[in-house]
Amino acid sequence: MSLPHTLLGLLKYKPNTGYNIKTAFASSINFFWEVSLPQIYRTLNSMETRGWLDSDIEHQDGRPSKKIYRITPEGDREFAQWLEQAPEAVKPKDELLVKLFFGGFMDHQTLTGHIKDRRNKAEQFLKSAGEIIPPSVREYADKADAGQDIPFWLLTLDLGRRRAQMTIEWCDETLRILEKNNRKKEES
Amino acid sequence: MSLPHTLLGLLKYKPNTGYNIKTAFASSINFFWEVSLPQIYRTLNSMETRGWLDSDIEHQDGRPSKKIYRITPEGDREFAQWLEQAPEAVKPKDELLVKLFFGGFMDHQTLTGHIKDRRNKAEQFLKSAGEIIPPSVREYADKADAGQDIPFWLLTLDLGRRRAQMTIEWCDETLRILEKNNRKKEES
DNA sequence: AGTATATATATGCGTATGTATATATTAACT
DNA sequence: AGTTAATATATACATACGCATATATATACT
Repeated sequence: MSLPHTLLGLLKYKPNTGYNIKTAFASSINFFWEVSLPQIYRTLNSMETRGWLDSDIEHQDGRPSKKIYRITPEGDREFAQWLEQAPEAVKPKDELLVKLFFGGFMDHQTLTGHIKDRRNKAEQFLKSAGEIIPPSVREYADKADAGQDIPFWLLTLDLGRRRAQMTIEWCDETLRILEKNNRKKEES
Repeated sequence: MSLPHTLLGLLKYKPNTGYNIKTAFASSINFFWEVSLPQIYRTLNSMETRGWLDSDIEHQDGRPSKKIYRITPEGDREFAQWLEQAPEAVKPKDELLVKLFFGGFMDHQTLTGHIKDRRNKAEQFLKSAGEIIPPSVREYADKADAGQDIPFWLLTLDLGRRRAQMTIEWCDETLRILEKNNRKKEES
């Protein structure tokens, strides 16, 4: 459970609304942590109950009122303490791997189709990681007055890039082996 | 949601008990999908309610009775249909990346400590992937009469190996950059 | 002799999360 | 003129999942 702490981190840069935080996610953390808007609202709400956040309502003409959350001293302490703790291990849950595991029950075309899809997604990510993400990260950093943290953000992006590259290589090698095994099977 | 389908796949090899399926996980799918024992029991139960499984009780002297689940024709159809569907995208949720993202709020030692831990885990996995996993996979394949599926299982293992290798390289490069930036900061 | 581990199934409780839906207005597009 | 997207918050419902606990016995370890 670290969504609350992720939100604490973003609110440390500046007070913000749930809606705005969602757009902040979209241009940064979203690449390694997907969150929906209702989830953000619910979490902010429970964080306020726990005393980690305060909020002010800002009325607007025509638009719905904004609820601007601010981190409290308790929230600040909680965040600092969380950063110290050893991060939870990643729990990989990869449906493609399960299907490949049961590849013996599938026909060749369907299985290789799934793997080609994965390869395409990785390639698309590589493109956006090179062209789209870094500018949008810089844009968000400006908005949040967090320019000094860009180096850290680019390091997280670098892992995404390496992961995508690795995925492409694994897909190619896997497809090669599956084709080879399939030819053998058809011959016999 | 694909745990039910994963269980269907394992039960296609042969009827089995929840307890035994857990040990089957431990020597194969567990490397890319962690599941607890209560979760398996609960899922098997709901699958039986849905008509995907049947079960027989086998009484034993001294030991608790075994509940042996068997896949039904409905379960079989469900599994075949699931294999055809495009696999869900992986939703990465990596706490280390969040902490690195907020690296500006941490001291250098703590952050690099977290990254070194990640590197150690990847190295341990590489060792077990080379020495321990393949034999245990083969052992399970024998037990499940699934020798012909070993090639697929080794392909999933190969992704784990590549991921670990990539992780090590990223950790090394990240540590290098963090050290460099830290030296600059201390000089100024 | 006492403790831990393996075998075997299961419930309870709390949290996390996905999807759908409700509400309200403005701007932009077709 | 009508539809969609963007701005802004929130609830309802269902599923998934982690962790603790209950029960019962045999074996292995210290």
